[in-house]
Amino acid sequence: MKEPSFFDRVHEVAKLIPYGRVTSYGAIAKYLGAAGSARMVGWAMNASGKDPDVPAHRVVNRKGLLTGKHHFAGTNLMQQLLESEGIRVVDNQIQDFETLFWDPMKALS
DNA sequence: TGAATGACTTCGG
DNA sequence: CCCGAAGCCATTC
Repeated sequence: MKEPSFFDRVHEVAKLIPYGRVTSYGAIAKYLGAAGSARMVGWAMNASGKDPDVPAHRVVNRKGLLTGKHHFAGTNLMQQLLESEGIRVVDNQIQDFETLFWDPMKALS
């Protein structure tokens, strides 16, 4: 135990994502001051699997593509969760991603 | 300690 | 915008 910091930070930001909105790994990483560590955000998300409070399904890559859906329990679980929030997802890609995009930098600034 | 990994991002073509 | 390759940095073995 003891894994500090990064994961907790990402978890907090993920929890701050509003309903029906999504964001990218890079945006979170940048907000944490770890810009460039976008992969670590994904890694943190993997650890967030222990924290159901962390809506990892709201976190996608910069293209709005559900890259991490394979890491979810079900094959289409991630998409279902997004659609459940009113987000349109087609072929693992979020529609109107620009509109639904939630930038923690601007939102939390 | 060093090498490998990864739910990404950016650059060049 | 699509494709391929390199870079990034923290975690794990």
